[in-house]
Amino acid sequence: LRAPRVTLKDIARASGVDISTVSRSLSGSYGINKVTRDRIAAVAAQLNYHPSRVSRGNATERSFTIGLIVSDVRNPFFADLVRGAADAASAAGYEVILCNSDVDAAKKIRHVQSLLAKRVEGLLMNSVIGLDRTEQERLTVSGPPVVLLNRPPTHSNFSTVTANNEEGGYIAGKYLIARGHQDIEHITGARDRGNFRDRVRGFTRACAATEESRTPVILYGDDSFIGGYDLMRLILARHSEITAIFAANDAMAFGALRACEEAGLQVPRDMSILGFDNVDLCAVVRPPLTIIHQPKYEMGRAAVEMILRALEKKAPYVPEHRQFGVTLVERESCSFPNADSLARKRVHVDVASM
Amino acid sequence: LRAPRVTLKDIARASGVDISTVSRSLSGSYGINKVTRDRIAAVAAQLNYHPSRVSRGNATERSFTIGLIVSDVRNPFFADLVRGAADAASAAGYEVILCNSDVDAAKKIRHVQSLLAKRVEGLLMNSVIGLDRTEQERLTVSGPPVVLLNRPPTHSNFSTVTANNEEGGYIAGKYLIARGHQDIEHITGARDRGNFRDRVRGFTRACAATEESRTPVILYGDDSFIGGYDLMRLILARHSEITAIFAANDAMAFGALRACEEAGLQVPRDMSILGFDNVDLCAVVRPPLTIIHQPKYEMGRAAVEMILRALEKKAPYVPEHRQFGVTLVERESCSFPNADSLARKRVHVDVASM
DNA sequence: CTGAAAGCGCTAACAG
DNA sequence: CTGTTAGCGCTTTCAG
Repeated sequence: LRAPRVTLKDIARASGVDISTVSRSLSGSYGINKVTRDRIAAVAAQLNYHPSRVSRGNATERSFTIGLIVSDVRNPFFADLVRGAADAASAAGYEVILCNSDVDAAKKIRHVQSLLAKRVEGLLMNSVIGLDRTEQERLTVSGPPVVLLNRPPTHSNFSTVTANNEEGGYIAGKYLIARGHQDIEHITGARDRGNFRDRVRGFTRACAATEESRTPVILYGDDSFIGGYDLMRLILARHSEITAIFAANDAMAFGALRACEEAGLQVPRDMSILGFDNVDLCAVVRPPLTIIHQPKYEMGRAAVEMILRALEKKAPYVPEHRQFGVTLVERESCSFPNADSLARKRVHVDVASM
Repeated sequence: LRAPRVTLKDIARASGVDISTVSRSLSGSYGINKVTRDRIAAVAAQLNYHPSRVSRGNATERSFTIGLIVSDVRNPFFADLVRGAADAASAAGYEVILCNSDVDAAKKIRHVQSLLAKRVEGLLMNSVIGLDRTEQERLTVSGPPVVLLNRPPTHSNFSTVTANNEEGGYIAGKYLIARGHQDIEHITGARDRGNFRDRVRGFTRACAATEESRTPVILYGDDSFIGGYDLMRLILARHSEITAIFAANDAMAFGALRACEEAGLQVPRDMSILGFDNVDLCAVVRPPLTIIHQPKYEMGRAAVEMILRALEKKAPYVPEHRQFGVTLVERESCSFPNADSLARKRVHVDVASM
């Protein structure tokens, strides 16, 4: 906005060739005499020429940018994902436009429209919920490749990248059962969120596979620190025999941890807590949380790589579905149930104030 | 890439008016007959027209995007900042392109160039270190407004947004001294980082202002969890009279906390720890950390608002400097020094293995 | 290998 | 109010 921009025309004039020659030469599309190419390069450098990707984009229909909509970067889970996506993009000469939609459908719609208007070459978002039929239609028909993050591959027109949530739930259940826990509860978020549902399913399967075949208890609440906290307080007040908690995400696990602490219970001696996701915090908190880890960074990477790959082949876009394995990361928040703890808990429940 | 894009031309043809009329009508620049405007709108809607911001940008030299370079979004400090920036941008019809530079000068340079090529209308970055004279020149001469985050206002050609680090250090020192601590050490990061330097300065001033006028001890290390951890171990081994630690950022505070724990010291009973920044983690960790809070989100917001304001006025860009106040957030990691603890510490130091 | 010319999709100054 | 015309900066046939 300060000094006049130097354009192809300027450097064409300055080096006495046609503007198209300069264009070809600089973008190296095809054969240019070495001497004129050098001259052009020299002039360009000396004039401090920097091509406009927007003009180029206008002519070529390519923007070299990818749209990324998450609910909130401040959520460490998404921060990891975003970083993975940004790195993959960057490595391929792309950049990402980052949007935060919270859980606001209107915001999400606005962002999708802005991103399409900016002609992003791909779109990553963690769900397509909130977009009505028309808009989904528009996305699939005239839009760029779309990858849904952390959503089960139901929307057959979009690609998906997910963790194997079902297996995660299963591993969690198995692990706790193997340590001798017989009374485990699973605290989780909204019933209609696919990834939560899958974790529930896996957990249930694990419980069903055990000899005693007890029907697992699932408690639904808010998928946040406070949600985990509240649910844990509820549990402490009601089911004094519970010895282990499987939390559907880390935030809930932290909340549960806090509730136990406040009730005077020691984790893991008096209560085992198993988390899901594995944000950095898990290792800093006391006790370090044992969790089911999902590779967030890699998932972000994979998502943009899927887009990039789709862009390569000019063949009609065919949705792809990639699922990442999850792993158990054992730290210090789970142990074997013990009788003393049960007694202690009973006392506390009597005392506990809701 | 699938269906042919519908352009102004299409809707002009379909509604029997000139393309320029359509343009005006749709972008509402000025007077259009209501009936034709409605007809155009109808046709546009029916054809599912969506204007290309890149073509528009090519014609108008506006991109409605702002570049944002941080070292790593996964750092919760930056995540907050980014969110603030994104929100402010979004509210004004802009989006942000997010880049991560780590501490790699080459990466940063590449990102700056890409962003300029994409004609961002403003640039936020947390330092201009690594850019050589020429590039800084280019930025100020032909580039968009630049705001430096968390850097003291030295580079007179760029705007800055900072927290009042000096005051933060001062408050920290005062607070600890007021609680009766006489032997406080400040653990901090690289000596040449302006914000750290300011915190040191403030802390030193607070110490100087006290009656006993003891010369404050500053320990330099890596500004990370492990850095804080190592420094704390050093302190525990050397200065057994220390009763309080002022850490230059939260990560270091967490590290110090961990080191104390491992040495069998209880915080705050045996050691007070005061942090800086206030990431969410501070409230989750045990004990909850008392810290000097800087308004990260608001700083991000302010930075893009400065850019937006600069964009409004076509007057030559004059750098602006905005400083945010910091506040003490009292939680549970600081208390009064006590004699018993000192005795306990002495024992531990003898035992401590480095 | 290079120039001329047309085009990308949209805006903007200028007549009428 | 609307059409004509000329751009924006870069790419891309197509001749030569």
